[in-house]
Amino acid sequence: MKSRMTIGKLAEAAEVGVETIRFYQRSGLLQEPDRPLSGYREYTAEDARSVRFIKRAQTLGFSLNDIAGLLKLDGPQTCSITHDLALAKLHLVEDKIADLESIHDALRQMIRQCELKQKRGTCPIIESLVQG
Amino acid sequence: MKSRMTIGKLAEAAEVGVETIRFYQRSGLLQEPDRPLSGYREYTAEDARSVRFIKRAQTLGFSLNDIAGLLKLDGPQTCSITHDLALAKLHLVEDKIADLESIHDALRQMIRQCELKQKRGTCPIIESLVQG
DNA sequence: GTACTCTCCGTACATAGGTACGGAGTCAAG
DNA sequence: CTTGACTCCGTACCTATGTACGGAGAGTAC
Repeated sequence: MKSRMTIGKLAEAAEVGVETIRFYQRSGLLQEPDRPLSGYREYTAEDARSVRFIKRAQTLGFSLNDIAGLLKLDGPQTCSITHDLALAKLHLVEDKIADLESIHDALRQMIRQCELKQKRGTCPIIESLVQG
Repeated sequence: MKSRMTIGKLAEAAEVGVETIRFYQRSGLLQEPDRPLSGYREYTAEDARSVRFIKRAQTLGFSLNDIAGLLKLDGPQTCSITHDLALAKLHLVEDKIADLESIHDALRQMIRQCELKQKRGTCPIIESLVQG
């Protein structure tokens, strides 16, 4: 019961555009599927799983390049490789959160100043950006 | 005591590349400065302040487009405009932090599973990405 | 068999924010 | 005066991740 499908169906199943599938294919993220009659690509449920894998890994901050690496993994070392990669991503995410939090604080402070000082003259936000 | 400088000095003072200054100029972020003798641009300390303004606003998440808007502001409404823009950025930053935190949790959980289950077989990270 | 949809392909375009190139002119030091 | 560093300009290129286009062929519904 291999449900085979055309590129449009796969795209729909994985909630991406047809062009995205073709793009992943060009980029080597997806195997070129069989092309039986007519030259139309014929995908399997496995391909749909691959595309979902890609999209899910993307939401976790993995680039397509990272993902290409993950997809090639196989064998006993897989786990330690993915573990390290995930850990590296974790650190990136933590750094990014810290950055955003300091941005957040700076913005909130600027906004507060702006709200307090409802006086004439220069805007405190502009001021603080100029002098920062 | 207007310390005038060439593009190279300005770039150095603002810690950006020469090409970046030219790029900002092309993009309308920076006024075209005087070009006295020889056609060499002659910048002032004011220009250096502008470039620092741009870089600082960038670190707070403003795009060059936003910044172009900020730089054109002048007059009594300035403060309310910048206030609203900063508030909008604040919300974007908050959303982004929330996203990253859920990514963070997902990654940490995957990593933990990977560390616990030091058994043979498929890697739990790969597994969870496939099925996620 | 006609109409409509889908797929094929290669290529160009999009975003944001720069970076790089190459040949020519200019400036400052010695 | 020569040498080396700096600047000029327009244009092309870069990363990452897709999107869009357009003409031709294939599949499908009625």
